[in-house]
Amino acid sequence: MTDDIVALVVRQWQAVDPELDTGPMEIIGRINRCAALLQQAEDAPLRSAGLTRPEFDLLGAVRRTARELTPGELARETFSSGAAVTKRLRALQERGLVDRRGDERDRRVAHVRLTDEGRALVDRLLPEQLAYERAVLSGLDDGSRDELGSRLAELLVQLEGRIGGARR
Amino acid sequence: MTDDIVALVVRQWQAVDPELDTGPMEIIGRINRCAALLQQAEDAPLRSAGLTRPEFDLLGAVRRTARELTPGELARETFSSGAAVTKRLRALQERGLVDRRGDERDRRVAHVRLTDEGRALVDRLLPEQLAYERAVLSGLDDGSRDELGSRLAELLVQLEGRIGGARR
DNA sequence: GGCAAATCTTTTACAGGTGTAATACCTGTT
DNA sequence: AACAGGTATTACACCTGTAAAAGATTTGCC
Repeated sequence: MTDDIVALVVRQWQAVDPELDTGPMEIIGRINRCAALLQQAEDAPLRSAGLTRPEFDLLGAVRRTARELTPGELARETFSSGAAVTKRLRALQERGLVDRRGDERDRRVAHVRLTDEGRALVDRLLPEQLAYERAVLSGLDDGSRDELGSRLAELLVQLEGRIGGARR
Repeated sequence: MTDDIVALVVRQWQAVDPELDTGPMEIIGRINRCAALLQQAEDAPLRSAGLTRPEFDLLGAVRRTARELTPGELARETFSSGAAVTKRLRALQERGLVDRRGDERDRRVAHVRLTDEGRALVDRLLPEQLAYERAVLSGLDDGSRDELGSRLAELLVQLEGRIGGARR
């Protein structure tokens, strides 16, 4: 059983100050490292399609939702600012992947939907992306994967309640 | 037992296409969401000290390491580009928190160390930061925390081998 | 009913951070 | 002495968030 980076980092801190309660690092440090490593790896299939991950997240959010979404909903769904969503939408619209339609009742809001081309792109890319992710996770056996998923869900529920505030 | 966001997202995808193997999302999606939520929350104590998280990570890496580090090592340690490290070092040096010293044997490399002020700042901030993180994690009982930490370590070892390539 | 204030949604302006690629410099090798 | 490889920095383009602005709707009050 070999140590991961975080275990090493924790030992370094303990050497600096044995009084330090490094417990949270074992969770939060590892989540951050995993996310950083995954982000580097996981974007490979996307780049070949000329998309960034935030762009793909946006397209995916529209694809998996039954009704059309507004820019504000997309911002909340993808954890980004409204301004970032506006810029991404313009870029995606110029590429013919999404379409904006104004609401006729309330002329402040817009509704975003995928073009046929946009939907086709997502439907082609997502299985590819999932296969890639499955390969990355193949080092864990089924039991570990399930256990990890469950514990992460538990944490995520806590974080959403504590931090995320209002959803939906 | 309430569902987390990812469980909802997975159900949405299943409704779009029941053939889709959404397994990887249960892990990777959750890690990304947790990381995003944590990043929003976790930086509060840092901002009050006028530091960003990447800056704090850099200071922490220097603090916890016995010997001095070079900019290149810091880039690898903090998952950022060399250019970003150069800029951060200049900003931190202007604030009197770090010090650069050239190697006398090999004049390409520089060695970075903390000033007394920099070390004092890290030593004051880190316990604060850890207390904050402990509060964020307080919703999980000890058993879940340990289990989650272990599983994340297992995953991280896999990812380091598979993606990270050369460490140390 | 009608007008103004408050609120909401989206977009624009601007400042700041990051990465890629080019540059400058150094070392060791042939 | 030239060259290949390595290290740090600079130049530049891009993306992001905060804050301000523009446009539209609802609310409150007379």
